[in-house]
Amino acid sequence: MEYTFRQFLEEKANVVSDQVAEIMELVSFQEVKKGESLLEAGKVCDYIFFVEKGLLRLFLFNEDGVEYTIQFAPESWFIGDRDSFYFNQSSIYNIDAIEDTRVILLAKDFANKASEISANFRNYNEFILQNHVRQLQKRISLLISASAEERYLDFVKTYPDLLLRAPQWMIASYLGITPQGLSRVRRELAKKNFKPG
Amino acid sequence: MEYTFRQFLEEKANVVSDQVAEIMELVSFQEVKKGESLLEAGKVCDYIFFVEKGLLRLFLFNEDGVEYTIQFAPESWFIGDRDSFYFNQSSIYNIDAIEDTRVILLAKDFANKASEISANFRNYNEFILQNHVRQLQKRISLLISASAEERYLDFVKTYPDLLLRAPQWMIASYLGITPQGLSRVRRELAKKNFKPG
DNA sequence: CGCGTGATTGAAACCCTTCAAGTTTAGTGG
DNA sequence: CCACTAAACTTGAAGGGTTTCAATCACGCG
Repeated sequence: MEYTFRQFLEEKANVVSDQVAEIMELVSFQEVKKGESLLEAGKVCDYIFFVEKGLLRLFLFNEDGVEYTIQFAPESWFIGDRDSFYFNQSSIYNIDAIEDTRVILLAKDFANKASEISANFRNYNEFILQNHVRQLQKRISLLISASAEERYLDFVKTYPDLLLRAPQWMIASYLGITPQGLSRVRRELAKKNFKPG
Repeated sequence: MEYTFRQFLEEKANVVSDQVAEIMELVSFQEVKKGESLLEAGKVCDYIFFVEKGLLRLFLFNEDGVEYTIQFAPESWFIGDRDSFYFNQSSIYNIDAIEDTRVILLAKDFANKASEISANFRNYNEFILQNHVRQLQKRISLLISASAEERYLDFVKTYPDLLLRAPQWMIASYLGITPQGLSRVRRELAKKNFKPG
């Protein structure tokens, strides 16, 4: 339930010890309480966030004030509005903390600097991007091809931990259905003897 | 209506002349006729394809044999199943030619080799990935928040050229609606005096 | 010309939403 | 620790957007 950025560099990205220290010099960290915000629509996203502990959520409001969840980010995940970050535009998204959360802040020049320090970091960073694309494509496939129930079942299988940590109405907004819709989907599944987790 | 990989390297990626020549040595090209296939589900995606001329389409079949279009790739676009390509797994996708198409083939080690040859290429390649993520996120936002009509209007605005080059049923499968559904959306828009293009 | 594919249209069915109410849960202050 | 309140979840009924099924029309191509 906790995964430090240092661990990430060592274990996942395979950065050697000296370089880990060097890269750690580039970053800062921040704590946010549950319900607090790391990014608000209209502002520029100055950082990509790495979640060491806690849970974040990227979402937007439509013109009617309805929220749509684009991404959840539990421990060891990156989150941020790349659109705003990369092009210095004001963001259309919000990032909120669903739990008390500790994040590492990665500024604009971080990826380049860290990539120069460690080739392994560079490779792993690119791998993460590739992986992100995979995940987004899969989600699109589901959204254009699967029913609400199928999408929920996939969510349960893919993110079983989030099921317990995120309120149901947020999960509904991630799946592209209403909270009532999700409630009904769950009732139907319960009838069919489906047990989550 | 044509954009060579060489132009891409020179004009977009800003690779200097000598290095362009070096990078061009790494690639091969292929022609596919309309209706022919560059990737079939079950096989491994050995290349990322750059479209010099023509139009490709990445799609999959569900268990009922219905097609779902994940991506179109006209001139100067990259297309491929990164999932299969990167992890050497058999692909769930197909890639077909909607028009007679000439593509550049980029093999597994291409990105690394080209990145070593040219730092500008490396940067631009990463930029493309970032951009791809942006585009996918926007599509997800639309799929979970917008009606069929809104999604179609966005498609018209974003890809006006594809409207004329891809058959309507493919566009429908990209938007996550049925061909009949799209036909009705267009009729309603026509009533409201909407003119595409 | 005739065949096949794509586009359109109508009617019925269905999935999911919306609106409105009720129930449960979680958080807060006394 | 209980009482109170707000938020989250559930449920029912009605409605809307889209699909499904089936038939028809339009068109390009052998």
